Amino acid sequence: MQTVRQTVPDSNVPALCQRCPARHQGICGVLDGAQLAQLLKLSRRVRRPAGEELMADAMPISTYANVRRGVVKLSKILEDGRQQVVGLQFAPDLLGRPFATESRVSAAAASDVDLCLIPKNVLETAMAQSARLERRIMLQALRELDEAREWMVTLGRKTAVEKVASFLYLIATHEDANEERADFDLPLSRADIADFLGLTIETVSRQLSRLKADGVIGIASHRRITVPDLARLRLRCG
Amino acid sequence: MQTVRQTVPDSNVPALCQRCPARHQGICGVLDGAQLAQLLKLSRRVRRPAGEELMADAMPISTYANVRRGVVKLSKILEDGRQQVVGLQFAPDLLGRPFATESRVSAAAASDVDLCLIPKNVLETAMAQSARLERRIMLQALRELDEAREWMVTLGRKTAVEKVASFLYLIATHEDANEERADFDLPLSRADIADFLGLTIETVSRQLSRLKADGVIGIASHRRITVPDLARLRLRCG
DNA sequence: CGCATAATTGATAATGGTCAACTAAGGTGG
DNA sequence: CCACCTTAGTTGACCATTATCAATTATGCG
Repeated sequence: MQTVRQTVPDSNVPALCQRCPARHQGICGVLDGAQLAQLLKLSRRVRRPAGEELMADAMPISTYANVRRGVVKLSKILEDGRQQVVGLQFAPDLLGRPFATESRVSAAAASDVDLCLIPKNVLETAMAQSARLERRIMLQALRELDEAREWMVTLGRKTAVEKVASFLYLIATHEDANEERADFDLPLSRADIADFLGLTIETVSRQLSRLKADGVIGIASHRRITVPDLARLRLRCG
Repeated sequence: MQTVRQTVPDSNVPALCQRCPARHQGICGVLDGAQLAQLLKLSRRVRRPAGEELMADAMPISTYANVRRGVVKLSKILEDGRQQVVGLQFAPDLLGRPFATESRVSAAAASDVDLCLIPKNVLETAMAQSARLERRIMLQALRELDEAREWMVTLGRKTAVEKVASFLYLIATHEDANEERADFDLPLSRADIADFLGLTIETVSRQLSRLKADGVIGIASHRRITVPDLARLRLRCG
């Protein structure tokens, strides 16, 4: 028996894809060189600055977008302006709504982001041809469902400090591979964090100060956070 | 051109399925008589009383269950016992986690329920053979994701009255087909409603009393609710 | 009919929100 | 390169909403 490769060989893989951080994960991880080359030709790489709206609620969707770098926030607003962030997408997540003609959320760049825009019909054709791809996209939707439900617990049952600790833990484990300690830039402003946690910016700020006073985190600058002991932060998540 | 039928003809459909309220919806709606007969033979109809645990968190899953009647609540608990209901399943929803070996939530009968238990491998074989079925199951997962996100807005950004009104509106539109008025039994106890809304039972009770005092709802008995004007209830949802 | 449980109501406390003043930080032009 | 200016974030004082604790009242079942 031959050694089994982890992923499809890179021989025919386009150079751009080889350098892409999302290459071996997400939807690209299940495609071979020829399929990637095909998709690459029909898609478009773009950079969007933090804050830019990517997809409006209730707007027709004509493209999917693969997140290559940065963080995208998905949010919903009530008529009177109250806003709730309902999800965060990191590389290599796929942005867009399979089998729907319109979005039920609005998407905006939380940090500066690099995207790979794939026209709706192109990706859907690829899905029809590759069961692995369709399966992968379905698995992402199921993972997003798990994450949404996990977050419902945070929103419904946790205190303000626990909410902030949970958010920091989420980002720390996403941005920094280290198991014990972490040191990272927050991809969201205080206002976005507040909208994600169902709090006000003042409360977010106070709880960050509290965690800092307790020695659970360090705040190097407004955006820069250090976590000397992830297990201790974990304990504050409720 | 011939008249197009809404669903597959009933000629070969098993009698039990013909009488099933979920017959033309959910996963059964995409199966023909032969497929239904096959699934029927390999599945088992059971009745479970309100309160009974159906599936524990982090337990291996060996069966799916189609909800035929009643309401199932999906919930998560924190170590210290705080609980959050993260989803409600009505007929003809499918209960279970596609492509996962263990559940991330626990499921319990909120009201008395009738279920159709389908062994995991049986349904997964059927999915592999019917793209329509796989598609249908994926669509349900996407709908559940939408519902979860919708509820995140309620949990994170709505006031106590708005939460209670939103819950009543959800149930009213599910249990009663009427467009203007509704009259229904609550499938959940006050404790379950509180766990769904991220409130205490006392607050739920107070807000129900408030809505009653405002004439938005009538409370015939603890479980029986009347809504003279759904549009007015809708206004209270924030 | 009585009992056990579920729900309501009231009094009080705590958590987080609001409004306002102040401070840090990052970007631009002199 | 630094000073200024704008914006984002922090902190404080006070208030509102919801939680907590306790007592009372329905309701549905045996």
